[in-house]
Amino acid sequence: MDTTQRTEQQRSADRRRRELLEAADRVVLRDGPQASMNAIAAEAGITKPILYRHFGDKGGLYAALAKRHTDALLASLRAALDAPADRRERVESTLDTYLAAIEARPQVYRFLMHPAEGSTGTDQGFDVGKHSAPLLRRMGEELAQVIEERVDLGPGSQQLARVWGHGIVGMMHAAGDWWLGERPCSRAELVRSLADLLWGRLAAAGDRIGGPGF
Amino acid sequence: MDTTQRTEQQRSADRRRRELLEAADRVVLRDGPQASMNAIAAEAGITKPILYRHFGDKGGLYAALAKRHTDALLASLRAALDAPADRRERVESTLDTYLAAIEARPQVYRFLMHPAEGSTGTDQGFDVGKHSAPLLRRMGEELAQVIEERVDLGPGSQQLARVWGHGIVGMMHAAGDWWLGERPCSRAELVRSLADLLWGRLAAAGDRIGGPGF
DNA sequence: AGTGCATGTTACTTGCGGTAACCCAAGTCT
DNA sequence: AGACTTGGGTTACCGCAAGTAACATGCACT
Repeated sequence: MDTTQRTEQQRSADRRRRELLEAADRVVLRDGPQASMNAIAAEAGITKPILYRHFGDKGGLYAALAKRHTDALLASLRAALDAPADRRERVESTLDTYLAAIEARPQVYRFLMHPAEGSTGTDQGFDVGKHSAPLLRRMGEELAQVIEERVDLGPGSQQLARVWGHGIVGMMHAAGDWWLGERPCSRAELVRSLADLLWGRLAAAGDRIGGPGF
Repeated sequence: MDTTQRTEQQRSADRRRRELLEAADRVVLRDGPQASMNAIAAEAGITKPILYRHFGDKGGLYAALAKRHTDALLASLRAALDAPADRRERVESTLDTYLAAIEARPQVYRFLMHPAEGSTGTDQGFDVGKHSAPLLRRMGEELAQVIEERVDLGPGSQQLARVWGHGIVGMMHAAGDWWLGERPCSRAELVRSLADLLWGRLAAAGDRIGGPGF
């Protein structure tokens, strides 16, 4: 009976936790990422300390909240990645899945990716949304312009150049960020690998044994 | 004389501003992005309200601070982009310039890109550094694994796959972020453009009249 | 001298994250 | 029945950082 007792209470706590997360979700989606703990607690019909009992601190709540959406997104991406089709088709399907997800729920997306963008709230610790994005954007636009000026892309070249500009900058940024954290190889190797990617080596590579490759 | 007077004071104010920015720079690079206005003011040898007189609010200071580094980085990128060489070489040189910059001054880089990561400070408005990065990282690692499993990349395949995984995810993310904000085209078009990029269309395209293309 | 005006200061308000201390209903032991 | 733990709950508070008001001072110009 001890165990059933325990699981009973565990269940109750978990249910509560889920309720709190849903309330937090509502508030965050309504008020933006600068939603206060007070507001979230109010929406859940309770008061702050309970939130802290459940999630430790604000980061904990955030992490729990992010995990839900993140897991859902990763699941659909995996599905697209594992579909039975040739590589190009799967690449497109994966891209489309991701884009469809962020298109369908931009609020969630903004919350996950640009948490500090929230409206007029008093922000502590510098923002990212208002500043790092601009750097990336500026680089993307600049690169787009160079591409459009100097590469012959046929019809629709302007839009294509912009997509590529932002895409390439994003690639560079993400790879650089990861590389800076893990230092898995020399800079020259990284440069070469990325250039190879841009040069179509992914398209040209053969499949491994065991089905169509990514 | 009125004008000279004005420029005189203007110069003085600008000098002061620059001094303040340099102090802010030192503090931010030392204490991380959660440096308080008080700390910055103290480092500059003055007090808070002056900072507010010069920069309006914390975001203004940040913006000014970011602009300096951003402009410097963009200048070197433009140089690499305009070097006289063939396209592949310029791509590699641009990538290398960027990576060298973030490698040389990781503190600055982290400040520009992940401002909310600062140590143990009391953070308001959810963090991004601790959470959005993980999503991107998880996607990157996951994709890397799929690539490594299913694509035959020859020697060094594991590292190549990881670079590509993170790079492709970054491309998708940045392009998606930009697209979501501007909606310059349909989702299908975006998917197609990105897949084309991955398929080496950049390498295959011809130069425009007027010199070697990007 | 006296009047702007830029520059600087102290001292305050507001608002948030986080916590300590208390509260109370429900079940348990004796 | 009545004392006793225990889990969910609240009020009231602390610390700290952003941002502001009001006051002080040095210096040009008339």
